[in-house]
Amino acid sequence: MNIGEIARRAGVSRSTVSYALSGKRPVSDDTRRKIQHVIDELGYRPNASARALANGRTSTIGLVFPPAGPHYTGMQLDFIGSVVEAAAAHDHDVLLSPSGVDSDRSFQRLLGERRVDGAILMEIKLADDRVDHLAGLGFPAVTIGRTARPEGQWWVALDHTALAAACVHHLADLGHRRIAFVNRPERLLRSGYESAHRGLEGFTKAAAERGLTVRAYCCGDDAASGEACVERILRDDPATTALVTLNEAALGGLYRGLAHAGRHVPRDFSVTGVVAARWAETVTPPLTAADVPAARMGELAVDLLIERLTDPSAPARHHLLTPPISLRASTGPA
Amino acid sequence: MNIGEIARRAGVSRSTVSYALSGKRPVSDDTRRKIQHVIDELGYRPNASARALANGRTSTIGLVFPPAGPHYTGMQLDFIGSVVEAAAAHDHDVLLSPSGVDSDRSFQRLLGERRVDGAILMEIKLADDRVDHLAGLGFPAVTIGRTARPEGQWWVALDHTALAAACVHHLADLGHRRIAFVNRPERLLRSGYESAHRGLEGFTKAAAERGLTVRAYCCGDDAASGEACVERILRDDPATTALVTLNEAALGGLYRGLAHAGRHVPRDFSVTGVVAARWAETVTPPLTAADVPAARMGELAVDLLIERLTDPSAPARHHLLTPPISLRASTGPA
DNA sequence: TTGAAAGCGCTACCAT
DNA sequence: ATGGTAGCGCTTTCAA
Repeated sequence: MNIGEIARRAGVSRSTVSYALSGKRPVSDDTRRKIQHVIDELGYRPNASARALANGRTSTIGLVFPPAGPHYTGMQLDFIGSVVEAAAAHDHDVLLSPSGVDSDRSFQRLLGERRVDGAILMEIKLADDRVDHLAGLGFPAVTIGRTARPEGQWWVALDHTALAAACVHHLADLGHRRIAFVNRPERLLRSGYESAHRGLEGFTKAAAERGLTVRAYCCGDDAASGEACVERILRDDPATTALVTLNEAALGGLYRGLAHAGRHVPRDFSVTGVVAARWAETVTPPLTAADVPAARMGELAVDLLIERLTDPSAPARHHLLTPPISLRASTGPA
Repeated sequence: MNIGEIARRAGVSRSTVSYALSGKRPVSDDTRRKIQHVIDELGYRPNASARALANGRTSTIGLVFPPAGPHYTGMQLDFIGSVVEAAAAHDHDVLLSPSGVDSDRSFQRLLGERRVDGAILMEIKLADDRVDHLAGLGFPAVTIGRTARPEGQWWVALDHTALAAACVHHLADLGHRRIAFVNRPERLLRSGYESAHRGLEGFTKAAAERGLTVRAYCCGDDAASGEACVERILRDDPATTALVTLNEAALGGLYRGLAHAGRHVPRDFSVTGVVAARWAETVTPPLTAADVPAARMGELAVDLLIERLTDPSAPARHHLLTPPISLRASTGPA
């Protein structure tokens, strides 16, 4: 069944049906009713491909979320969920692409074949070839995270530098002098992963300001790595009394490592970092942390993209978020 | 730039370019080379909408994943990730739909507007109107999970009945006589959510066989609810020595509740259940559990769907999985 | 207020 | 081995 069939049954032309549907031209009440009646009766819905071909818009946005490693993190799940829901609120669908670099087939399909009107990119690197590629094309994109030079781009990001620094100050205020930093895996840091870099930078700078003794570690995105990382930390400097982490997936392992080493949190050892609230609350004691507002960020990203799609000449906008540290129970006096 | 442009520059007809691309008709090596050269030079990619309109296939599959509540669970993330990757391996894209019922706008768009060739449904209920709707339409779909009467349908599912029973037998073998069952939220159980029902059923039957004293609880999908649930369990029957859970998101809270009550796992209390391996390993001590092979299931679902799309007359197939219990460290003698 | 018809870019049938 | 062309189902301009 197609628009011609509807037109025939309603005794009008195809264009009239089209206009009745889009409202882009006045249609008499009588005609509209007749058409609507036929449509309801037959359960007609216009074919998306035909529509996209004719008017050049797919009403679909691409969500590019490369695997950060063997698995995905909980934060990514929150982003995906919120993006999909926010897009649905704007009557847009979301096409997923697991592309990590701009040469990925899936990435090429998305753009080259015009499957989407715009894209949201996750897992941004300071130097990101996907972002450069899209910017070069003038393709509407919004990133969750920002590159080294985000000027003139559309993005929503966390101020990882400030967040990591806030964690350091929180611990320093409590009297901690020897602190470790547990970063994401080395592979990510080396490939220029934004949060890993800016987080480390903020940590290092703040620690220097406060005159603290610090060590930074990379840690795999899983519990076993977290446990191993704590062992290393305590071996390298048994006098360490606190750690700051960005590594949500390793959190459970970090706690386990501390327990095995006989360090009670928060009595003997404080733990804090940048983690989504729902994960911070699954550990015991609950983690004092800067809560990543993942759901809100996904929503903001969609809103920005829709704005950009609606008005292609709109000037670039962005949101830099700095959520406060939520005091829970994992930090205490040194 | 379009196929006509390529044809013109290569000095051939549009159909020849089309056939050179699809390989559905022999093209002389010489012609093919000329065409390929122009394509490479211009970076041409055929427009997906036009192609879909002409041949009736979108090369896109829909993934319907309703939020199980305010948030998504980690298992869902694993499903999504593996589905997207498996689909990419078949050169298919994945369109996400957050629909819980067949009247959702997003669900209607997916099907009615023919945005996808087929669909994979998650979060199945024993009586699922989305599944019935699709079956009625003869629309190619594969479910992750199975309805009350899955005969003649395409699906991949866990044998929750057997899995919950295995947990009970494991505990009974260790000498536990008073066991609690921690299910998903009541809302899900009441709406006929498959795993909640079949899991409860398997638990109940096995407990009866072994003559155990049991109580079943519903529990919200978050740590706070898990903690509260344990309190209730120990209040209702302080002699309880073990629990079985399907609730991955509450796991951390369950552990915390036990710790607060002064019960040491596994010395004073055993915990087991059905949980994806990576979550089972984040708690301390690591959870002895039937590991949900989420990644494998997503892959199987895509393979089934592609098979069904390739050969519409293929007879319905399915995979019922019963992963073994992985012995970790959360269970011990009563 | 409505209709006719020319595309949108590609596929596949019918020719040659 | 290749070309011509009629659709696929919709939108939108041009006319009335």
